[in-house]
Amino acid sequence: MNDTDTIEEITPAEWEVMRIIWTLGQASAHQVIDLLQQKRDWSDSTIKTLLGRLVKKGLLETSKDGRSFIYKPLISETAAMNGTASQLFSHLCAMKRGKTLVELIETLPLSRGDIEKLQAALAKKLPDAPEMVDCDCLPGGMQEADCNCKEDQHD
Amino acid sequence: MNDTDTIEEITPAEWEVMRIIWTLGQASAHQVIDLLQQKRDWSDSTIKTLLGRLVKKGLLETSKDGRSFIYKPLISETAAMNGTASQLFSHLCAMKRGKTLVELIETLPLSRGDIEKLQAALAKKLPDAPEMVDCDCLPGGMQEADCNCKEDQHD
DNA sequence: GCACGTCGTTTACAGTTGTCAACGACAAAG
DNA sequence: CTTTGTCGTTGACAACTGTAAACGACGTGC
Repeated sequence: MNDTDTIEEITPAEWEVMRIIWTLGQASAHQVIDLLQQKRDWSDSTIKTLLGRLVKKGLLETSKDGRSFIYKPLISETAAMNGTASQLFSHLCAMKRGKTLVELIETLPLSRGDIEKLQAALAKKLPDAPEMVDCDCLPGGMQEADCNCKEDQHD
Repeated sequence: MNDTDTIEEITPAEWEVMRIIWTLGQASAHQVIDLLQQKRDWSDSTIKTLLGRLVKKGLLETSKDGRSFIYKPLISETAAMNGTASQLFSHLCAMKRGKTLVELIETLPLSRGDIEKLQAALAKKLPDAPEMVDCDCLPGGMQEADCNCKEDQHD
C-alpha cells in the first residue's frame, strides 16, 4: 500500500465523506448520506456530487450491488493522513516544525498508547538528530544573514 | 498574541509569500518578488496580487516608506502554523491522530532541541492520558458497533 | 515641465470547490 | 404495462485560487 506518495487533493468536504467510508470500510451512497446529514446540513445531491468527484479522482471505487453502488476507498486513511500532513508541513519553515509538533501534542487528546509510541519514535531519532536544522524559507544562500527564524529554534 | 484562534484561510501560494515576510520580519514588494522568483516562476503581477489579497485578508499590513510599501505580518508564523495544523488534524479521525504524529516525527528532520521539547511535552501529558480516545468519525452513537478504527489504536 | 520608471490597484480568466436541482435509468409495486 | 421510487449523472452557479496583463499615481531625471 502506497503511503507517502502524493495524494490526489482531498478537499475538506471530501474528507467528511471519506471518513465515513473509511470508518465503515465501505458504504452505499445511502449510508453516507444518512450519516453525513446527521452532522452536516447538506442535501442528498451535494453528497452525491462529492461521491462522484471522489470516484473521478480515484480515491473511491464503486462496485454494483444490485440496484445501488458500494463505495470503497482506494487509499488508506493512514496514507491520506500522512500525505496531507506532510504537505501541510512542507509549507512551514523547517526550523519551526518542531514547535508546531509540540503545540499539536499539547493540544490533541492522545491515548497512553499513542504517547508511548511517540516517545519511542523520538528516542530512536534523538541520537542522530542534528544540533539545528536549517531554515528553508528563503531561496538563495542568504539564510545566515537575514533569517530571523533562529530565535524560534531555542527559546 | 493570539494563538489558536481561527485563522483567515491561507492558500499554498500565499504561504510562500508569508514565509518570506515572516522570515525577513518585514519586506517590500520588491524584495518579496525578487526572492520568490528565485524559487517560483511567477510574474511580478502574480506576486503583487498575492500581496494585495493578503492585505485584504488582514494577514499583512502596509506602511508607506517613501515611494513603496513595507509589508508586515499581522499574525505570527507560529500562530498561523498552529491554526493550520489544528485545522488539518480536525479532519482526521481522533483515533488515528497519534499515528499521523508518529509518521511526522519519523519523517521530518528535527533538531536535538526539538526532540527534547517534544519528549518533555509527552512526559507531561502521559500521566493523565486516557487509555483510548474515541473515534469521532461517525455521527450518532454507532461508534461501538461499526467503527473499524480500533485496530489502528493498538497495532 | 515632461517622459520614464516604479508601485500598488483593477480587471480578467480559467480551474477548483461548495452546494444543489433536475434528469434519465431501472427495478419494485400494482 | 404503467406508476413510483431510488440511484447515479449532468448541468449550474457563485466563491475562491492561481496567474498575469493593463492601468493609474507619483516621484526622478533631464
